Amino acid sequence: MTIKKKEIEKRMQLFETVCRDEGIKLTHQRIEIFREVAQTEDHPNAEQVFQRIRDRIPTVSIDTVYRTLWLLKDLGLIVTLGSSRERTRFDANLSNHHHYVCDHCGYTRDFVSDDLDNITLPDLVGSFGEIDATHVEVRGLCRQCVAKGR
Amino acid sequence: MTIKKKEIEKRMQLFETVCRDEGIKLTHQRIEIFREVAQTEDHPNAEQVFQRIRDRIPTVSIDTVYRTLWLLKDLGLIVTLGSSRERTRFDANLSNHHHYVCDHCGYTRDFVSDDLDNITLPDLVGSFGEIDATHVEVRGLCRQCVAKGR
DNA sequence: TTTAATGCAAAAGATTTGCAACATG
DNA sequence: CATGTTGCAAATCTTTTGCATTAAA
Repeated sequence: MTIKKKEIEKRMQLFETVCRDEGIKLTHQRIEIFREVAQTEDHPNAEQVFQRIRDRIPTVSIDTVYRTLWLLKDLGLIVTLGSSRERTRFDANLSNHHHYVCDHCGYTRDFVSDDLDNITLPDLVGSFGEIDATHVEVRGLCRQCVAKGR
Repeated sequence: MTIKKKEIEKRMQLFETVCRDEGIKLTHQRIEIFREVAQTEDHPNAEQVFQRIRDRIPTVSIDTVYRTLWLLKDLGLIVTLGSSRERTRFDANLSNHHHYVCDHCGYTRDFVSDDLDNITLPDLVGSFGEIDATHVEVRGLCRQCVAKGR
């Protein structure tokens, strides 16, 4: 399952709009970094984003990738998921969705669920602070790791 | 809300039983590292565990803390939660529970919910691999951060 | 007494920062 | 043209590793 061209364009649109509204310059680097996260489903970490955009921008540096990814997160254009021993991964899918994460290799996949989207949280949670997002993380060993007998 | 003495003892019991069963030596360091995670609700990271046990074991080293925490995780005695830009946090609460995490400062609190415990996951998820745990992570700005105007 | 675990020191890995050069609006 | 952004190099912070010493069973 891949992301449809239409969806990628929509994400790029949103990115440009938000940047303009916030007075953030649309640099070559930022565009390619966002595009890289927006066009894949595999939730890359900073290093992976860096490697993947190098053929498009050979002189890009890893610190720009970090700066940009956190900027995009602050702007609400991407979300992060941290899977224990793994490095932080980035995701441009902003619609209601949840994650399956392999405990061993970090393999990560999205899934959607109406049931989950409609759950009511206990009142106690509201007393902790504001609630921006609720998402379910399912952990286990992915098929590949099971096959390898991990 | 603090953890009851009874509950801490129960966790220490389990820890000792599992170690004995697995032929893992019950060293002074391991006992104090596990106790530290077992007796608090605030999900400390490795550095925090290290600092907190230093008054009990002044010569303990940070690498032993790391080695021990991952060992405890492999043994299934603690679980980890990774909150984006924050370092990995550890939790000795093994019963069904979920987390509220502050997006800004990493403040983390547990909550329970029968509704959440009883949700059915889409079949698709089973096709990704084995399912060991399902937990909900609620993100937002905690009250303290809201008050500070972050 | 045997074997596993620790502490130390050093290495490795990941992320951030200061600053001069550069590109965008 | 003014200002924000980048790339570089270096610093910093976090985590892991090899190995001789020590402690648990």
